[in-house]
Amino acid sequence: MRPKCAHPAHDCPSAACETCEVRDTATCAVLAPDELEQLADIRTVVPYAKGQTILREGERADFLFNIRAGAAKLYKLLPDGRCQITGFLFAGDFLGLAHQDSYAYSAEALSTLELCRFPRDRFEAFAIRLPKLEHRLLTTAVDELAAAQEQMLLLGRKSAVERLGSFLVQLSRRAARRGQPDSPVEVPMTRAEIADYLGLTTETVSRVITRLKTSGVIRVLGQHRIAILDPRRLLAAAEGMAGEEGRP
Amino acid sequence: MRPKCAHPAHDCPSAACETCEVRDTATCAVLAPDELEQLADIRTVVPYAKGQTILREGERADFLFNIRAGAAKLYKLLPDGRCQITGFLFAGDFLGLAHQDSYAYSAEALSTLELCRFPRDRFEAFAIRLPKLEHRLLTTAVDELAAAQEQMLLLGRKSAVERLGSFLVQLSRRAARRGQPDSPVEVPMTRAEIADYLGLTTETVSRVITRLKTSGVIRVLGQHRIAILDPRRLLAAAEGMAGEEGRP
DNA sequence: CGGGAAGTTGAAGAGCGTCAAAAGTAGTGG
DNA sequence: CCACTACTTTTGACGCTCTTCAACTTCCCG
Repeated sequence: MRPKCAHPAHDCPSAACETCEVRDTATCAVLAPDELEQLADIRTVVPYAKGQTILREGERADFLFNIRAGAAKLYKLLPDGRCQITGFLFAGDFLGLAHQDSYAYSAEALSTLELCRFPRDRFEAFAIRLPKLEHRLLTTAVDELAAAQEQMLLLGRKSAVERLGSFLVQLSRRAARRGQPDSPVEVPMTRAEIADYLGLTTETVSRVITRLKTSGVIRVLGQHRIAILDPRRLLAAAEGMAGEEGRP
Repeated sequence: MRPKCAHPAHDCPSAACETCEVRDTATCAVLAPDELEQLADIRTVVPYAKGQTILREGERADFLFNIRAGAAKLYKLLPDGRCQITGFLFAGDFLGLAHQDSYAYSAEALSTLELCRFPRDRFEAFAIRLPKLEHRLLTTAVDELAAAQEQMLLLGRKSAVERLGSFLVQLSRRAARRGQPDSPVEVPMTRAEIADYLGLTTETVSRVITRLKTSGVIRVLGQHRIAILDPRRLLAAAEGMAGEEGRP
């Protein structure tokens, strides 16, 4: 008799909330130990392979998710295939807030992923009894809203160099907030995904990276790692102040 | 002895919540009459003139607002003056959700405006005792998030014609939801503001409107009213399916 | 080690921005 | 009520940034 599921995630010690890596940063951080235990009862830990689709835009929103480990992308498509990535999610991020019972976007695993999955009806029933959980979700939604508005500024008004600059600064800051180094920054997405996030093409992304590299602002360490050599100039480039830095 | 404030808004009958035009559509809709009365106690009705600034990005977020009547724009600026409008608000819309104690955007009156203003600390104290209010705010925030993602798709991946098409469809739908006609649609913003919303220039907006007019999709009735003659083709233009409609 | 995906680089072109000027609109005060 | 002014909108000519298309190189995984 062998176990039903070969993956270590299902109800094995590593899946326990108490030892979860994102216990103190994810939404669950607001819950007391006993509440956490109740939440764990309605949860399933689900593994996803790189490239696998987690949810699809327009689909009935039956589940909510929390990322335990790995990275994911959220995106929307036009009928002819044009793609806009609306966000990247990392460990601790919440996923699946629905607009009128349907998901507003599709989501896909960028790397091997481990998710906590909650049936929406049961999660919502749980949340209604815990105002602090809803409050936390509100805070999260507002933060995402602020990020979305920043991204609108980027997509509507920034040049290609400014977009790449902003993107690298953002990656660096988020890594730091997750306790990782802020300089050789991990870039788990492909050039095409960066392009779809920044409203550019793969070619332009590649050209701009080359330019930043040549001008000594960054160093490219393999396809998925970038070292930020001159954070000051990178930040200046991000906000459209190229050549205006220096004078105090 | 004359009244302290000449404007009819302050504590006069027209400012009463029971008779408020947005009583059933705004956030307050979830409140029972007695709760509404409590909320009214911490509220001030404030008039704004067209063009007046309501709040500024980065400022301490001391107030929350609800639009009783009129329209407003939310926007972000780059250091060199480039502007991205992140949203337009109309009667019933909520305004002022803060990211880390500061406003994430600036807001300005598009037309003569009447707002309900709440001190944030008192409003939040009130909200904590009323989970259904927080739940409603969460719903609102999620809806705005979905709208923001749609706008990212527009800014990152749509052509000028598609942007204008989407914009007009959106205006039309929102007007209908507020109980106004969906065809001669009111456009309270200037061409420059439309441009700053769609990531274009005034000139491009003007040219595209001319093109839609010439092709018989819309008719321009003065600067601030547009009739939608062919909703089907407008919708097709909005989603990048120009010339693909027809075959069933 | 080989094949396919991902990334880079080049040349040409389209779409939108910029600059400039004219036409239309609205608000103001005589 | 009308003329004056200032702003908004429209239209045209031109240029630049980014896209498109294509070829080539590098990286990765079986």
